[in-house]
Amino acid sequence: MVAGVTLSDVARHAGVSQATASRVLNGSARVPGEDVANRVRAAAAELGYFPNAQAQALARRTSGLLGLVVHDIADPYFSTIALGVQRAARARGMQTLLASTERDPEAEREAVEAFIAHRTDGLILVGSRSHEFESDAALTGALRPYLDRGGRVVVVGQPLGTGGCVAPRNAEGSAALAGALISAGHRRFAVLSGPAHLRTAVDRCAGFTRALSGHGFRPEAVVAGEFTRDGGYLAAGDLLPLIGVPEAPAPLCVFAVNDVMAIGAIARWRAMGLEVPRDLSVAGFDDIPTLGDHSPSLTTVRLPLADLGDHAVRLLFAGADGGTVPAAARLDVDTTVVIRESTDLGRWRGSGRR
Amino acid sequence: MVAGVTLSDVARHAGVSQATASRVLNGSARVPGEDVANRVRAAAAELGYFPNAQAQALARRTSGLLGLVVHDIADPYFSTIALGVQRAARARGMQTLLASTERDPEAEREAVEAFIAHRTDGLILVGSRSHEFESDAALTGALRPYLDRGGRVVVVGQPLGTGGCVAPRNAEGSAALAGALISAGHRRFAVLSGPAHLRTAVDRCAGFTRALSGHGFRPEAVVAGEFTRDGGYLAAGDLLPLIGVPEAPAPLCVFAVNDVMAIGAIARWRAMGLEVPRDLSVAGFDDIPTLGDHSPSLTTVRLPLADLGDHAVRLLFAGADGGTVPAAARLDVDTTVVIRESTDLGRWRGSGRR
DNA sequence: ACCCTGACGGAAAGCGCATTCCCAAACCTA
DNA sequence: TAGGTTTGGGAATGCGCTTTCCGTCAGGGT
Repeated sequence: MVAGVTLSDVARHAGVSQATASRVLNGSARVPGEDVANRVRAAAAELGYFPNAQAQALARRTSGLLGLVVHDIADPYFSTIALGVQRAARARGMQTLLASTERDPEAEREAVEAFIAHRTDGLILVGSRSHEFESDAALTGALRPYLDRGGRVVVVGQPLGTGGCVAPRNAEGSAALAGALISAGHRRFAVLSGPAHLRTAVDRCAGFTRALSGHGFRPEAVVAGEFTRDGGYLAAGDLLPLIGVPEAPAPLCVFAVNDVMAIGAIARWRAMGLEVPRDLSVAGFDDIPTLGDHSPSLTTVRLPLADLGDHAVRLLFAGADGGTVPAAARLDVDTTVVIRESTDLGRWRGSGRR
Repeated sequence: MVAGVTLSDVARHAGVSQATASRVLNGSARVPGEDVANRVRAAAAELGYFPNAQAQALARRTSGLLGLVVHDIADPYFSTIALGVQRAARARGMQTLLASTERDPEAEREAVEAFIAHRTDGLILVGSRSHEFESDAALTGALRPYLDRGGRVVVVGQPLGTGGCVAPRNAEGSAALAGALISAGHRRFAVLSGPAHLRTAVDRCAGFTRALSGHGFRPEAVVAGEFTRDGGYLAAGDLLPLIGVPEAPAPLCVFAVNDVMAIGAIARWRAMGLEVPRDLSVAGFDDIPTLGDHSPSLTTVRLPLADLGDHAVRLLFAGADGGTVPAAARLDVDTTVVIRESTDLGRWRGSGRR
């Protein structure tokens, strides 16, 4: 920290009491007379006074801090949500404390504890919850006392058993995608899924598969990879045998449970001479910003990412600022299927010609 | 903020003084006896004690906070740097305060002031400085007292006239790119530049142009756009007349001063039926993560983005932790030219055939 | 038996600010 | 003019913690 001019310095310099200086320099309920106020403001400006937010937090019992925990800030999914959160926080005059856990549950817990220690007014956890018992249990354990004391928590992903939740309709979105693909004429499917413990990956995979079976189809394969670009790249290899099936009635259509995996998979296939959608179709999930500029442009399920962040902040403080009724602890977010080039059957060259 | 169990609660519960509890719960120089320490730790665990970081900051005169100001956290350039910063901060046990200014100098100044108020131990400003006098002057004005009191500031981009600086060798990188392109056989050039007030844009443009003239070439056009994907998309239109020149000896090679602009430009051209590198060549700058998976893969000048963040943190605290000699206030970062498909002359279809 | 030295706990003074009281002066009503 | 009511400012307390300063007690040397 950096020592600074204190409020009492300003007060002395302005020839008033500290209380008065305090009242002038931050819209207190009691506003001193105009002349005195001006003297104080002048003194503050002259001395280069900056209030000490730590001391204010201590005295006010409010830090004005918002904790944001993401799995990987360099991933466009998270950084776009972070943009929304940061924007909403700034609109409320709050500062954002960021932690990127690099997908380590342990790091996530540590970040949460650090943020609790910093007495953040609210905590937003972004990223799929896990099915692994320990990790979420440790998290809720750390969160419990925080919540009991009036702390606010919102998770973007799946509910944590506590706190609010902004929940994308993953299963519904995947199902809608499956329906759209079938309508478009697709007949052969595979799923590039994520880690089995990630609920987002599981939900999307299950939604897709269930919708498929509702139409009498089933995926020819479900392979799992890391939830990242590299995970998609690696797992894509397992699907190779399914791609060039002779006399197939339709190309293989691969649903990658998120966009970055889809991009990785396409890269892998391209490296092996396969082109999308010439040789197979690919669809993703999220609609991260750059996706439309990708070549081929990627069919996906759009999530309003920046809005997600905004919603999370809104939900966090629902009922806190004059709102009479605390809003629902859960906000389900609708998705939109976006059909693009990567599933264009018209550009399939047909397995027969291979 | 959220009220919590206080240290004195713990002390009372453990039957010791507050001083002792404090000494136990955070590696003080003086370590109490083992039995007492255990009593205190047990009490803390039982009560669910979390230290109040605000109060600690006040008493210790160190907040353990690192301020990070970026232009746009959703831009992969910034989010990747943010990853590096965040990682380095965590390694030092510090928390990261994030502000995304949405490229508004006013917002940048406000963020800096807020961070100063929060008594961050260090401040990292990422993003090109401006040639516009007012904005940087306002910033240095706010920074001056902070620095005078021992505050630390590092800018990633160009020096701010104060504080440290991690400076990518923009001009050199662009020049190297120009040289490589000429060696590869390129003969016709244009520059998709950024806003005239952004020093990064200007430096890259100038470095490229200067190197070109060193080889007897000059850009056929220099058009400016916003420093974003959309900026590239829009500005790309101005280059259309230059692309299909009949009987040209070589395709037009467009240097976009950053990758996201290049991506936007390619999208624009593709929308008009033009393909890269079939109809023209494109090169960017930065080597943002997804670039290799883009189609065509994009020739660019690689900047070690995550390392930039790491360097910034290191520079920030150089000499502060046992290091005897404060390191240089400036760290120049080398770049690497990466040639990929987007400038592949072999895939040019030739202007004659248009 | 004595003094000196360390080791160990506790009391208390802040860190910089918000805020509750309290007091004096000014204002109003009758 | 007297009483009551605002109004504007200051003194002082406390937010939760660190840290200096003291006091006490045990141990060791002579």
